[in-house]
Amino acid sequence: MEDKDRAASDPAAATEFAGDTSWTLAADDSDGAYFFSGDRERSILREFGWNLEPDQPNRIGSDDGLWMPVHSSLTGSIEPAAAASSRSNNQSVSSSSSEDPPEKSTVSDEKPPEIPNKGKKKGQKRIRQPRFAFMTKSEVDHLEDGYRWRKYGQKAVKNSPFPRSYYRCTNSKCTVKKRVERSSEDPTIVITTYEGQHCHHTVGFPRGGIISHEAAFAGQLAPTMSQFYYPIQLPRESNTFRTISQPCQAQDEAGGSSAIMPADASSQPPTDEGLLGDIVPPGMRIR
DNA sequence: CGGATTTGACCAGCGC
DNA sequence: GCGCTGGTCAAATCCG
Repeated sequence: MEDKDRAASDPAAATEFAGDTSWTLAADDSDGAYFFSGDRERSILREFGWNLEPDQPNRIGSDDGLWMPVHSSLTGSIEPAAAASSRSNNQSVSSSSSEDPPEKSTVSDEKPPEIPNKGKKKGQKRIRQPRFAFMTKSEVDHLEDGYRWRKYGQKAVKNSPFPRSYYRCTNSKCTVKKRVERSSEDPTIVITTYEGQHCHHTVGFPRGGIISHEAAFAGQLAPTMSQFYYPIQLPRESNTFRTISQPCQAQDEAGGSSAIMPADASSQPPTDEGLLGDIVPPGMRIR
């Protein structure tokens, strides 16, 4: 914990915390690295629709052998007002110099972030949604996380031989995006950055209730930060995915604005708990 | 044939 | 102001 706090404010410490690999978290430290800890990380993950059972035993590995402990680091980057409010005390987490500009709170008051999808038409400001990143040791780039993603771009990354891939959720009403890239330092490490929160249920795995890897991951990381558990890629079984998603109620009822980031985050200091309501994809439950 | 991926182009933000 | 870089779009292509 101390390490994490230290790491949060000190990139060098972050590197240290990461274990033997030397992370610089270049991918997101422009946003400020955020390290989960205790209740906080649960709350944050909950913001992304990952419901964590507070009393989850700190166990590694389900019976399915999905989990393996590795020494690596979890990094998060999050920079919404929500996170800012929750870390007000110490975490000067070099937050978001560039993003979430203060003006936004005054300007966008009545303009809920339109689907950032169409994002880049002239004059439109990009709206950053809360996001976090984590590292996964994996051979495969695209880890199965229970959701379906459509790749919409790929870019070469500066100082990295590996390209960065951009995905968005295939659910038309879901604005969640994720970036996947490999660490230039350790090609076996995949850095996944999520942005936004799913407003629908995950796609289930077969065998009734096997959770998504990342949800499981979230559940695993909540109790302890001393280790980082990465998901082992299950062999993809064709036709075994079953969609159980539901309409984006929260989103729809909110007048089409995103349920992912509270539109009034600036005007109404959100609590860790209530930030997103209780949008909890059932598939996310740790059994 | 429909959906997913690839890839070049475009745009915005940021630093110098 | 300019160049660099990240992020997104959209047409072309691929694949089941």
